[in-house]
Amino acid sequence: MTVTIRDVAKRLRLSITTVSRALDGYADVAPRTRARVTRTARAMGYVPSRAARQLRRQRADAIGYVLPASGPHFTDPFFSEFIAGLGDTATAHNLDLLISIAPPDSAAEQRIYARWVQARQVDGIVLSRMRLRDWRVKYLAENNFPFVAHGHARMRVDFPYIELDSQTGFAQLVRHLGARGHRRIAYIGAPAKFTLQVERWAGYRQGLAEVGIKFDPALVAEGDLTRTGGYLAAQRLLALRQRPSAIIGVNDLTAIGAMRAAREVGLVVGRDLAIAGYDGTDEAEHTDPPLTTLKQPIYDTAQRLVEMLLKHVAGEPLNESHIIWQPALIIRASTDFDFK
Amino acid sequence: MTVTIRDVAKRLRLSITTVSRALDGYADVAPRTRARVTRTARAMGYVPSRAARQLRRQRADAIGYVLPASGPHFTDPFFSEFIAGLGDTATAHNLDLLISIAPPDSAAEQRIYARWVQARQVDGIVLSRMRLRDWRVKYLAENNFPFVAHGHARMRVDFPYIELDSQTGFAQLVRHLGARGHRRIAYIGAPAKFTLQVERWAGYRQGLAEVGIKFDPALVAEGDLTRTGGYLAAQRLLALRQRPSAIIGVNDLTAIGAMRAAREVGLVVGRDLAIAGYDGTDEAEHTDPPLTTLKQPIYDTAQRLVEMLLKHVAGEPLNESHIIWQPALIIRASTDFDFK
DNA sequence: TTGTAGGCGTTATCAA
DNA sequence: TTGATAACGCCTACAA
Repeated sequence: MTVTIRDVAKRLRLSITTVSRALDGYADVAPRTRARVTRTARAMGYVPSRAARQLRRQRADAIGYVLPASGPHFTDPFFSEFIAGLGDTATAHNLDLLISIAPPDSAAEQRIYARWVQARQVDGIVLSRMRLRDWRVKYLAENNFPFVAHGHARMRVDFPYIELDSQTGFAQLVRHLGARGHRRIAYIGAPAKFTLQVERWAGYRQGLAEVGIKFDPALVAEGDLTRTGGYLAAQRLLALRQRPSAIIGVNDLTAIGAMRAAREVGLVVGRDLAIAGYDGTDEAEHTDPPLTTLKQPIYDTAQRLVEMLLKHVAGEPLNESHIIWQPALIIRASTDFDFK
Repeated sequence: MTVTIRDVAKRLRLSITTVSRALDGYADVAPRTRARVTRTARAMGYVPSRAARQLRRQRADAIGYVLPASGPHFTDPFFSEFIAGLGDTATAHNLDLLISIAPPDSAAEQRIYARWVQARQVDGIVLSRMRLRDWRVKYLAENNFPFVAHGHARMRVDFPYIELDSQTGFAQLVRHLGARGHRRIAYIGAPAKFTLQVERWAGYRQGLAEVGIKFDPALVAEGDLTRTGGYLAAQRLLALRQRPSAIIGVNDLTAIGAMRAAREVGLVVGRDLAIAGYDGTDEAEHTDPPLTTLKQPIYDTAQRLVEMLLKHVAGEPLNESHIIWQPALIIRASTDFDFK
């Protein structure tokens, strides 16, 4: 069947040990021997069994990531790009990437993490879409299991993360809208348990304060980070007697859903109504009109997270364990006009 | 550290063997014993080591899927949904899903498959975005490695797949456009090595013939299945002296890019120009105007593929190994108007 | 510089 | 009904 190290050794009339060491680059192997081993192993198509190696070395050479699916039609481009970053980086380090899917805070989610941790199936885990009080953080920390996160949690546990300063970003966005003449700026958020919601919301409030707009609770709606969620929430906002002249979506998908709602009631986005989002994925560039957004470096974040995780797993110190990046405000036609 | 079967056995003063069999549901275990074992194992948080089990059983309990990334900004919603389907189904069967990323026909792609096959890291592989002559099919078949595919290849090798009858679908779409008065119907395709291109192209040609439109090579452009590819290709088409009144994109992203190009030259999609795509992801529902598309059941396809793969791995016969589904033509505002 | 041997945690075979 | 034992394929002290 498949060729094992034993087959290679037999063919060369060497011991398994020597073959193993030759391939792993140990110094105490005669150059000639090493050459023979390398050549033969390749010729025979030998690849070490991952399972055997894992068992022996007690590590998996794999990292895990659980996608926060919100249903069967899960098409957030944020995550495509995030996974691309994780996958590329994992492959570059000769690691496997294990992916599972589970709705946030579901029983399925718990089972997945438990399995990965207990069965030692992965060496470390990447978390995203953090919650303020995140059971995953507690669980992994208690089990002493290496993990890194995209965003932080509000807990006593310290862990490495990369986060975007969304608060500053959203405040900047509100200032931009204020400068363009908007006074009724609405906000479509996400469930309050998510860290991203709390921070972006804070940015929204901060921005309002900075431009001297009184906060109006009627202009706030909650979505679920999907296009449809944004669509439904925007429908309500646009049905108000005093409707907003600008809508900020907590992410691009929410904003894209809102754009659709606006069109359906006959409003021209970029003239009658301003709409902006957050994430800066490709999709936001191709909407009509192109969507103003706060762009975050998704791919780079994923890449960097994997690298941090690897160091963490190896027990090496991280020179930076709390990285904070600024999102870039990209002003496009959806808000690039003066209101009134 | 982590609790092994040995710990459980010791605690219960039983042999490892008995514990193992009790947990695996063998019949020759006293009910009382099994109860004790189950309870204690759970209480101690015992989870079998995946690596040890793999080594012993000689299977990985994992399946693999390589994402055909086309760069760092990889955000095709098709694949989000596809992965969601794979992941959910894998989890439901207590399987791991291994994901890697590589551009089609790259050296990286070859390395990934070689590693998975040789190191027996996965029990089977799901292929997608098939090519007419697909080295993966050849390689996996030669190595007797189980795989299933989304779409087929034009090769002598027989393998299980699910495919969409895109040809019929696209022909239907062209007829729809013809019925609405279009005579200059353009097509933005993908590189010819992909099976999907050849089939959708054939559907386009078939449709033209059916409605009696003479094929005009000037109305054909090639994209790369991304929004930007569609955008650039459409720019060229729309710059023609005799520009098309309708554009068909080989997939939704291509069509979405084309919509943007149309807007930039001042054309109103859904009035001056018809545009349609293929895939039927959420994104196409929220464009302006909503995009006519051929919807394929992405999630269900992924789910079914995993189930087929499992049977295949287990050596069970598949009652259907070549499944062909029809995409559904969803007519939306982007084409739902009479031209001229 | 090379080889011997033990064990990583399971499961399967065989015996008791 | 239970237990002792031998692998699965690899790595690594330690011995030669």
